Amino acid sequence: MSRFYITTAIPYANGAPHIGHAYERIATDAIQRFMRLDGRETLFVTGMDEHGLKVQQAAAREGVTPQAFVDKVAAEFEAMGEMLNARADDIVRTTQPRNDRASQAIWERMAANGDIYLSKYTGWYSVRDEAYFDESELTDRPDGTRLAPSGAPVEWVEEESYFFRLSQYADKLLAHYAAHPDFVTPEKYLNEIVAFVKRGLSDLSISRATFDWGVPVPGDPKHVMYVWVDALTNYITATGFPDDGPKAKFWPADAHVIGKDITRFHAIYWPAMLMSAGLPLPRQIVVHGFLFNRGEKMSKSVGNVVGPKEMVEAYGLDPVRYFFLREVPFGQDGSYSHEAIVARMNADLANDIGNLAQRSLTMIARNCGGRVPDWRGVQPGDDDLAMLARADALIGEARRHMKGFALHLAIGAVFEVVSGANRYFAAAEPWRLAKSDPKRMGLVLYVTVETLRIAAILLQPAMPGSMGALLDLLGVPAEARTFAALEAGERAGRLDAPHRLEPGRALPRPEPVFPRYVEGEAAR
RNA sequence: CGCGGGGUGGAGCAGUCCGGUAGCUCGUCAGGCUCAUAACCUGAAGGCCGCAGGUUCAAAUCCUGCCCCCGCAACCA
Repeated sequence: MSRFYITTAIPYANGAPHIGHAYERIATDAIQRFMRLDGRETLFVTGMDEHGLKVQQAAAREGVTPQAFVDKVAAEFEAMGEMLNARADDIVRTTQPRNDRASQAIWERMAANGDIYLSKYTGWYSVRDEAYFDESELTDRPDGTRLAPSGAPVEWVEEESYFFRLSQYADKLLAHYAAHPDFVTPEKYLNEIVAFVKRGLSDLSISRATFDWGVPVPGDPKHVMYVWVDALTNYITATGFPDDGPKAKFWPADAHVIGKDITRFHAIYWPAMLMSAGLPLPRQIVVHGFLFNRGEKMSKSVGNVVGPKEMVEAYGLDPVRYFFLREVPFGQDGSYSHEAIVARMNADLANDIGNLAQRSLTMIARNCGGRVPDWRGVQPGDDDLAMLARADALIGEARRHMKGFALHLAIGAVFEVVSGANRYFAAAEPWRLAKSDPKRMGLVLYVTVETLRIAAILLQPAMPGSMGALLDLLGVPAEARTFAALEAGERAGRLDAPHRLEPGRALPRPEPVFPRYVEGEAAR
């Protein structure tokens, strides 16, 4: 069985989870579910970036230890994962001993390769940005202090620091990008990275001696690793590195799902570190966009901050998952608003797929004794077979789209077939056939619910809960819900294709899967 | 000259790489149907594709210039 290892970026543990974190978790979860349903052995890992001066300071402000502070934030993120039905297989926290070991092992390998040296770093440092700035980037204030481009104050720092010879890796990185044009996707981010690397790379300061909330540098405990070293390492920690444990087979990762702001760390620093350590590189860096509220950045001052929890409470979990995955072209920035979410959930979920299920299942309950209709002995027409053929073709389309992580297109393709099924249903007029030709009515209903079965199986990654409920209504056994049950093979587009709903099977009483959202009423 | 994204019917978008009748969703209007979650189906109205030049038999699409909006300086995904 082929394996698939996917990660989210690890959130920095200095604040509560927000929509962006939720979006990344949902998208990663959906990709992972798709691969698992498609028969791959998946590992889905997230983590927490818990070291660094900002955490130390935030903890001090609240009068708690850094560990206590970070435990609280980690618990919030874990709760978010549960709430979103997007639980990861593992959560690597950079404060865990296993991550110390992995980080130190990587460090030692890099050092053994001659890529780490001790030197002195001097420059203007912004604590808030956790970054050094060039003189030219700073603005002077009348009182003599200086500000970073972010507006954060900077201070002159001179400290001993270990450096990583990143400069030695520019050519190797460029060669890797050239050999693996999909190493960073979408392409535009790869282009940015290539342009950046071509300008030349300077060595990277990778340790700090001015605070101690971090992973000790091997052989020089005065220093702790600069946050990104132990943070990026989390991805390989999850596979048991440096030990050859049961999960070691998952490295290299197939996909690191990240936000567009941290492409540089993942597409340059991380692969260079791995090259230096003699370890295989992840296959792909998958970059998603940012989410904006009505096109505006979320901002406390504008007052348009909506937390993941509030959103799920207002609309329900699966409508929220669906909205983000369908509405936002994966890889691009997206925008959300109450109106847009309601439009999606009503038009697509309630009216399109929900209502199709309701109208067909209700007819089956009333006219077919609540059993999957038996089509045997009825001659199907071209329209019936065409409907089935379209549905059978979906798995191929979905796989094609998912190769490029085009979640929105994969989902969109399913909904095109669903609306085609509504047209098919209306044209076939089974309610009229109930009186004139009950046998043909049964066939039309069968084709409809069979199309729904296929759609529901394919939509599970996006809406695991709701689609599970729909598959229950369709009488699909739990073991017949993977993509293997969509392989029609030679008999695609035919009634007697394998895995079809079993005629005569008793169905539960139909009930609506997706409620309409009506203004003024609480949606659940 | 910082970098990047974008300006297409009322709203949100696709199409732009590889020029050739301008498409989708929502909304609006009219009709149909009555199985269904006031849902579904059919049809219609509505756009000089930011502005100005250029190339071409032909430009939303290629070239040049200009105008406007928005991100990158966060709650960093």
